[in-house]
Order: sequence, then C-alpha cells, then structure tokens
Amino acid sequence: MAVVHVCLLCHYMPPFFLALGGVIAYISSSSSASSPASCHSESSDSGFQSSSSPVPSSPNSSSSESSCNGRSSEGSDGAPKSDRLEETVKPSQSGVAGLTKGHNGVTKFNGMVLLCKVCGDVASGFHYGVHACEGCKGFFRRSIQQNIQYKKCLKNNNCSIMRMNRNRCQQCRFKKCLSVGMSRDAVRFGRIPKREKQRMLIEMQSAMKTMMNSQFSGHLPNEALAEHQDQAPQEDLSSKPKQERETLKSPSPPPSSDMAKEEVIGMVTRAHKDTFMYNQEQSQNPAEMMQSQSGERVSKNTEQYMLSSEHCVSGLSGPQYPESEQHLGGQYKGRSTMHYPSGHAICFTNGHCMNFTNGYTQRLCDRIPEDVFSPNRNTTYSCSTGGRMHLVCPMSKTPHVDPNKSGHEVWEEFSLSFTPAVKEVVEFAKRIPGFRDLSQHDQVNLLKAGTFEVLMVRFASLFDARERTVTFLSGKKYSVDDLHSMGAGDLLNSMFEFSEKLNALQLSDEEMSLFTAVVLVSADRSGIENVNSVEALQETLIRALRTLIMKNHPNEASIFTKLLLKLPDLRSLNNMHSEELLAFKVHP
Amino acid sequence: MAVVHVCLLCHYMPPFFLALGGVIAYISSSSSASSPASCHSESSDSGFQSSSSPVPSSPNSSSSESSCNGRSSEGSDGAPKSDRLEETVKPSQSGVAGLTKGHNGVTKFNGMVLLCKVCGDVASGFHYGVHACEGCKGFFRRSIQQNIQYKKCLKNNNCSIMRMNRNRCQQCRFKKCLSVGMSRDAVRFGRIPKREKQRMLIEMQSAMKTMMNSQFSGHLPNEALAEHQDQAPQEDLSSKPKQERETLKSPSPPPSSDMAKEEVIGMVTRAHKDTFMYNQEQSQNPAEMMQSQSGERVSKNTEQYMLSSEHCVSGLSGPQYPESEQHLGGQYKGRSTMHYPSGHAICFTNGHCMNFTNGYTQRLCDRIPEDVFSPNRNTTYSCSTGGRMHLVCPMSKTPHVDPNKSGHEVWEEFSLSFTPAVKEVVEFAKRIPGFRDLSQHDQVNLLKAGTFEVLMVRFASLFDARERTVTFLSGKKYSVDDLHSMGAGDLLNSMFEFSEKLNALQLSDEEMSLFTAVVLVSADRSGIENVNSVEALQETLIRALRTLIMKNHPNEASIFTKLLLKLPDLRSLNNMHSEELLAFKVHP
DNA sequence: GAATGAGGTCACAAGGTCAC
DNA sequence: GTGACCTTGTGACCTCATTC
Repeated sequence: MAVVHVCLLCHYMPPFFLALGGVIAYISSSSSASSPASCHSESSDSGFQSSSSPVPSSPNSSSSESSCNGRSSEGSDGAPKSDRLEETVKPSQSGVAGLTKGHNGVTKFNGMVLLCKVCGDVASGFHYGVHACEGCKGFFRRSIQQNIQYKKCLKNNNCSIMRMNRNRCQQCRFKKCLSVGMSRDAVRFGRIPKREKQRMLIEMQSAMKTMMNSQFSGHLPNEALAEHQDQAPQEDLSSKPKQERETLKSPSPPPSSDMAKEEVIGMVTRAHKDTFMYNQEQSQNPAEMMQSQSGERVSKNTEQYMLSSEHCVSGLSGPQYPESEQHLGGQYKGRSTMHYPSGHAICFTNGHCMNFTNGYTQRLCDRIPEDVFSPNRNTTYSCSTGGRMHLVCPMSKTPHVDPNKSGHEVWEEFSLSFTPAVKEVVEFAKRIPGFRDLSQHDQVNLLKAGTFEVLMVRFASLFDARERTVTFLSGKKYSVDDLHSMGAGDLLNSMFEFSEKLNALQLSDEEMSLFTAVVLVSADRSGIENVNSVEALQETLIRALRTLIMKNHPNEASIFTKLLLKLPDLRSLNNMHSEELLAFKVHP
Repeated sequence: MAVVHVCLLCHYMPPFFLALGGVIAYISSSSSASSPASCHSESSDSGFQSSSSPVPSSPNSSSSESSCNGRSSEGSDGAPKSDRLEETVKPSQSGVAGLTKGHNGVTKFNGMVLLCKVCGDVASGFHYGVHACEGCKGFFRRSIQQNIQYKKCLKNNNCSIMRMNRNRCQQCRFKKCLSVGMSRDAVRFGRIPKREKQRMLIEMQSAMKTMMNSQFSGHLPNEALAEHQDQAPQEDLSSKPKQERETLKSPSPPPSSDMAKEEVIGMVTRAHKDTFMYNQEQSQNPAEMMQSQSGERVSKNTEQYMLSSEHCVSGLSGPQYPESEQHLGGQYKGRSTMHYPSGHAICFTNGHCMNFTNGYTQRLCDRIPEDVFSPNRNTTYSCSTGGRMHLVCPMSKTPHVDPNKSGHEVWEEFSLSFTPAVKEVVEFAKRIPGFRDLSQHDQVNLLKAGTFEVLMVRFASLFDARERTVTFLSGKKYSVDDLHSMGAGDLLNSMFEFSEKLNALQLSDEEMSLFTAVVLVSADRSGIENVNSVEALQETLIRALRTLIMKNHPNEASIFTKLLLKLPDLRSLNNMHSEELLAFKVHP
C-alpha cells in the first residue's frame, strides 16, 4: 500500500516519451504516482525502437530536447540551458557511455533527460539520494537545515506534487521528498562510479525496451508473459544477473496452467461484472464519467443500483444454481463467533453501531447462524449521538434516521439498502471457480469473514478522499466532518485511508475482480475446516491476479505487492468494524 | 535519518565476520562509536579486535559485503566493490597468501574485506599509515596538504564518523583521522614487505580463530572453519553451488537500489540477530540442533534465553540509546485502544486471558499508555477454568499457576518471562533502518499494534505442529490437548495453523529478519499519524525482502507471496488475541 | 616487473547567494 | 520562500614514484 510515487520501471525515470526529431527525451512526471495510466502512456513513433543502441546525442538534437521536454521553464534561462546541453552531451570520458550532466544541472542519460523524483521537473542531479531538480533540492535542504515545521496541509495531506504546483503545499512537498527517499543519509559525494553508470544504462535500456514492447504491441507477447507468470514480481529484469535473466527469457511455451489462469481471469471477471451492478451502472457511460463526478450522476447510479441489483442477483440464482444450493449453509449452525465476530455491515461510529449481522445474514442465505452476538437483534439498530439517531454507513441510503420510524422499520429500510450488495458478494463467490468445491461450512465461513472486506473493496469508490466525502447508496454525498459529527470515528478515517490508496491504484475491472476474489478466499481462517483447500484456491487466484497485473503493468509489478498488502489492512478494517459491533454489545 | 545502531567491533575496526559459503568477509560498519559497552569484548593480540556481535550470514547470501557492511543507503558503489571482490580473490603472487588488492582499491586479506579505520567504509588500501577508504584518504590528504583549519564542530567535538555521515563534521573527521593514526610520517610506499604480510596473516588468522571459537563456533561447520584458516579463499568458492558462484562472478552489478536493499537486509538481519537471543541460543550449536528437539535441550535454550536476553537488551540500550530515547513514547498518551485493542501478550484461552498490556508496555517503554482496557490491571492475570488457574501462554514459563501465589506475584513472574522478548522486539524495531525516523507516536503505535505479531513470528518455532506440542519459555513442552483442557481455545488452534505454515517455509535468519521487520511496519495503521512515512518504510523493507527471497529462492518466487499472505493471518491472530482480552474484560 | 600508495584529476553534490 | 547559479568540497579513478 505504500504508494510508490514513481513508476517503478522506472525508479528514477517514470515516464513518458517524447519523440522529437528523432531524439527522445525520456521524461516522467513521477508525481502522478497514483496514476499508472499516465505512465508510459505516450508512445513515440517507431523511430524509437532501438532501445539498446544509445541514442546519439548530436548537437542539434540536444537542443530540440530541451525545447520540448515538457518543461515550461521560466523562459529566460531556457536558451542558455539548451546551449549548455549541447556542450555536455558527449560521450562520457569515464568510458561508460550514457550518463552526462551539464553544469547547468540537467542530468541526461543517453540523451534522455532524468526527471526530479519529487515533482517531475528536469533533474539537475542526484541530490540527497534522489534524482531531483534544483528547486526540490533547495527546498529539501532548507527544510532539513532549518528544521522547518510547515503549515498543515489545507487539503488531505496528499497533494500531488508537480512542477506546476510544487509550491502550493509545503507540507506535502516535504512529505513527498521524504517518501521518494530524500535524506541526508543518502547523499553521494564524488563522481559516480563507472559501474553505477553502467548499471543505469542497462536499466534504462531495459526499461525502454519493455516500454516499447508494451506500448506498441498493446499487450505483451506470450513470451514476455510467460516470463512473468511464475516469477515473483520484479521491478526490473535488468537488475538481475545475466544468467537469471536468460533463464527467465527462455522461450518456454506457456504451460497449461497459464491457460487455466486466463480462464480463471475470464471467469472471475465475468462473475464480478455480472454481480456488481453498482459498478456497471457507473462505468456504463465512460464519457459521462470523464465529464464529471457530479452528485446527480452518482445519485442516479446508486438509485439505479438499488433497484437493479436485486433483480440481477435473483436472475442469477435461477437455473444456474438450484434453489437448494441457495441456502449456502443449509441448517449449518455457525460456530461461535465470539472470538472473532464477523459483522459484515459497513458502518463506522465511535463506538456505537448497529448490529445487523444477523439480519443481513438471514436475508443473505436464508439461514440463521447461531451468532452469540446478537441477543437483542433488531432492537439496537442505530447510532445515537447526542440524542439524535444516525446510521453512519454508506451502505444505507442516508445517515439520518427518521425518528418517527420504529426500530423495526429503520432496520427494514437499512436492510433493504445493503442486502443487494451482500447478495451480490455471495453470488460472486459462488461463481469463483473452485469456491463451490469447498465445503459448505467453509464457504459460509469465508463469506461471513470476508463479505465486509469484499464490500469495502467494491465500494471504495464511495469514499472520495480528495473531497473528503462519502457517497451513500442513495447517491447523496456527506462530508467527513458531518459524518464525524454524527458519531463516525476512527473506522471512518481508516476506511478513507484505505479507499484512497486503493483508488489510487486505478484497478481495471479485471483486476478488481481477481482482487476481490483473492480477498474473499483470504478471509480469516479461524473457522475454516479445510484450510488446505482454501489455500489451494487462494493460490490459484493469486497466480491469476499476478499474471493479470504483470500483463497489464509489466513495469509496475509492485502493484501486485501493493494489493497483497491491502489484505492486512482489510483485515484490520474488518476487525475494527467487528469491534464496533462488539463494543456496541458491551455498551449498547 | 536512519540511525545505525549496530554494535560493532569498535572504533577502529568495528567489524564482524561474515561467513559466506566459505568466504569470510571482514567487514564493519563503524557505528555509533559511542557504544563501547557492547563492542569489542574480545581482542586479539594482534590488535584486531573482534566484535562481540559477529553476524554470520546465511550461507547462500551472495553479495557478501553488501549484506553486511552496514553501509547505508546510497550504496551505489557497493555493488561494484563486491563484484571486484571476487575478481581479486586470487592467490597472491607475492608468495604470501593473504593480502590482495583489487585495482579498484578494495583491500582484502585472505578474502576478508578490510575496512576504513576512520569511517568504516571499505578500505582501498593502507593510506597514511592506516587502512582507509578513498574518501578518507583524499580528505586527509587535502587536510594536510592545504593545512586546512576546519570550522569548529557544531556539536560536542565527538561526532561519530561513519560512512554515512562522515561529511557532516570536517573537524571531527580530521580528528578521527589523526586519532586512528593517520600521518604523513606513517606512509608506506611500495609493496608490502613479505615479513609484514606474513605477520598480518598470522594476526588475522589468530583473530579469526579466537572469534570463531568464542563467538559463534556454532554457526560454521568445523570443516568450513578449517578451510578458511588454511586455504586461500578462492578455493572456498569451488565449494559453493554453481549458481551461486555465477551470481558472484556476474559482471553486472546489482543496481544501486539493490545495493540499498542489500544494506537494508544487512542491517535488519543484524538487528534481528542482535535482538533475538532465543534464536541465537537455539542456533548456537547446529549439530546439537540437528540431533534432536529434545525437551531438555530446548529447556536449556529457553532458560538461557530468559537469562541472557534481558542482559543483551540492556546492553544494547546503553550508551547507544540515550536514556531519553529509551522512552519510546515519552509522555505520549496513547490514543484509546478501545476500538482496536492491542494486547501483546501471547496467550490463548477460550475467552479468558490475562490482560497485561499495560504491564508490559510499562516495562517496555517506561510509559503508560492510556489503555481504556485495563481498569483492573494486575487483578485479572490468569485464566480460570473449572476452578483451576492457568496461564496458557507459551511466553510464560508454565501454564500452571501456583494457587498460593498472590495475583501480584503471579503477574510479576509472568511479566518477567515475557518482558525480555518484548524488549527485544522494541530494540529490533529501533534498529530497523528508518524506523526511528518515524514520529515517536507512530513508533509507539506500530509497536503496540505489531509486537504481538512479531513475537508470533519469532516464536513460531515453539509450536510443533507435528507433535502437537507447545514449548513454553521454560523449555517444557505441553501437548495441545492438555492446553485445551486448561482452557486454550480457537486462538491456540489458529496459532498452530499459522506456525505450521510459517515453519514450513524454513526461512533463513535473513529472511526471518526482513519478514519480521515487514510485519512490524505493516501493523495496523488505525492509530498512525503519518501513514505515508510508514508506508514508505514498509515499501523499502518489502523490496528488500523480495530481493532477498529472489536471491535465495530464484525458483520459488511464490515464497514472497506466501509471506505477504501471512500478514493478514497475523492480523487475525492479533485480533483474536486482542479479542480475548476484550472478552475477558466483558466477562472477567 | 609487480605491487602499492601518494597525489592528481575532475565528475558531481552540498550548501551558499541573491534576484525575483 | 524559491530556485538558478556559484563556490567549495568529495571521492572514484588515474598516474607514477617507490619498494620488494
């Protein structure tokens, strides 16, 4: 979950290409870390194939670079810079072609401009352990020298830092500096060791090559795919010893397991799409999506969702799944969840929350697990803060509870709002290949333990970290502050944090599908009978996910890791949520 | 800034030996020179002092120095050095086996890397009468050539001089140069006289022998030991697996990022080894370990551990950590842990467990978090099942509670047993590079949330899934059934399951180190102030872990994934454990 | 002739400066 | 306060004198 603010391939050079008169400036705006889409999104034309052959830096080419490297520099100094570039673009005298640096500070590599890891401006060198521009270098220096405590960020502590806006929020800029690794301890004096240069050269070339492949061919050739499939994610193949690389590249044909992976991916993706109507509504009109995030539109979506999903799921549960099987647990009596309560509702308060575990479970599977949890079920369904009743849960239509309604009525209404989503998760689970091969006991337990987590992932988009709002299922948005004033507490904050990070990954539908499947089978296993089966299924899904990620983001394997690291976070959220329920029971 | 708290041989040749599949690298990272307490307990007659904390590396670690020299971050040049190391490991042609020197400047002695006496960096030779690196050589040269009067030290005229910070205070650096004996009068031109070499060889060997025998004879097989002493190192190479040799010889150096990773690996591994005495005791004698898992031996180990670890940690926490810093949280008042209680004790019952969160935290950091959890702390310290009192926790000496003892006494005793382990975790955390750069608040919160999980990993070996026994810290084994009859419940089962899977991975020390570090910084973040910093640190550690896994198991990349998937499991265990505490509170 | 270190060189980065 | 430019080191390599 660590948000890497650099497109790894990339490490230093996250990027897009600019092809200019045959000379390529290799530039990144690493700052937009969270938007992998912006990485490698631009492709140069075919002129730029020979990644392995260092781009010759002829005098005239270099000047064009500087004039086009995307830097809207201050103008006055633009010309001199380009002049100096020319001077410095020459074969390194140290014998390692590649890295050159003008004394004006523009660091180039093989004719490619290295960019500031903090703001994406042109880097002037390796400062405090990071390729950085003069601005960020100076800023960081002042920050640490004078130990400045910057004013609090006025937004969400996650301002994007780009050349254009780097001066808007000092706190976030400094944070970014630290997060990309700037440190007094990381300074490197003296000249760059030959080997280092050599290494950079190789890295760069490999990065370019990879990029070329993925850019021009749309997707990776099978060979490349095979390369990744059984390897743990690597940030950069070139960093591996030669022999190893060769092993990786060996043209082993895609094994049958690969086919299985593709199949798994396809099935899970379809399952997801078929069982997540909210999402479908949302992405139904991409153009519209691009246009705005207007409350109205969302409102329409969510309303539609609430109407449609119920329908959708019941449709699914027809011929495909015999009625008997709908009762996931049958007469199974859930084991005590005392030690590990698994309430599935999404709601966050500061200690009080409704307990609707049973209610929804009942609707969900037509079964009533023996939940030690809810002796008073349906009597304590809402949060009371300062005398007012609130239901601070985005899965409800609104946090406001009609005081004229009876407890039962409130419950019914709320139940109506989240039931479709829960049902969808169940349907989704059932369509995960292999899930239904597990014992019913385990299916139920995974769902009990994991539904909240799946919903959290599915509905992460309801949390808008930038605006600090939560969109309820009615489509209405509420500000975090309002929700806090209604009694929401730490759980809400944590959910926001989680959502923000997850949303930043901008997962595709396919990825989201696989990920939620993994989330589900990774659910807490304390009540699982046959752990090995669950693990085997998990492994299959994990492999599929990895394959998918490697295919979609060959240069950002770390996304896979990031996703896995979401799992403990989800677990914590789940537990916090459960504890809310428990706390409620203790102090109703 | 990353504080390197490594206890090393000392001042001048702060070092430890690394046994690397036959090649011994003699390396140091002169850490805070101000930690004499734990340093150089042994000194050879030769003037080569040996470290009190020798850290043998895992046999398969391929890049020797990088993983152990404690050089910090930038490390860009470390890798090349390591490569050349291998190149230069060849029989001296001068007729005296032993000293060799690569033209890159790395001076080796019998395959051991000599370190700069000033800053601990890798020495390039014998400069001005002292083994020194290129940096200190140049610095000293300029100093005396130009007779520079450096600016007064801004601190106490006793800045520690390490590779990382050697440029921060010129005055102190120069002073250090002089104090270690650099002098224009001491220059030695030309080749080293045979006699001199011979003498050095003997000294070195004797130093090594002493060290091997007294410090960590158990870590190296005897035959390997003999090999090192009498044979030229390159012959050792032949004993290495083919692939490993090739890695070593590989001309392409690991990238700087890898270098940094190697450094992280080295530091974390050392931290782990230095702060996990139970482990050390266990592996002190591999031969014995191989023989049996007899209760008696374990018993000895655990008893030793309980005696030694306390000592160890207090040693660590001496001069290296100013008293003020010992108080991890200072006057910090922990936020309410109501929603996410973080008891750290390891114990499992079916709903009843002692609550010693406060007790241990207090001992741990000399601070008392405001734990809403324990109004009756120290009054409810044990499990009562069927009238009998039990303390079903392997971190205690025994599950049986002496009914004649007062609650306070029982608590004290139990506390004594687990406190060392907890302290060790704290010490370990502090030595994770970057951990101490987090805010104290976050350090404390991570420790609060993660200590249990770290302990769970560290002590997974106490759970023997095959035999279905748990070894308590006293060394005594108890069968699962017995423990269940004493009140242990689901938590115990889950712990068993977890341990079994973890143990199956057979992690090396290095891997274990990195993994526990990852576990710690992956702890629940619901109370974290600066999530981004924690995430950045996590990312660093994750990368290091991945690098390590890839290196050690090039064909089993899935191990990395498996490890990440342990995180949610740990989270669940942690939560179950916490819920035990909560449940206890609810039904004392 | 082969080691081996002093001293030189210069690619580079920290930190200072000052117009903006 | 920012950041382009400048000054002052720093240290990886190189050359060459010195010694065996």
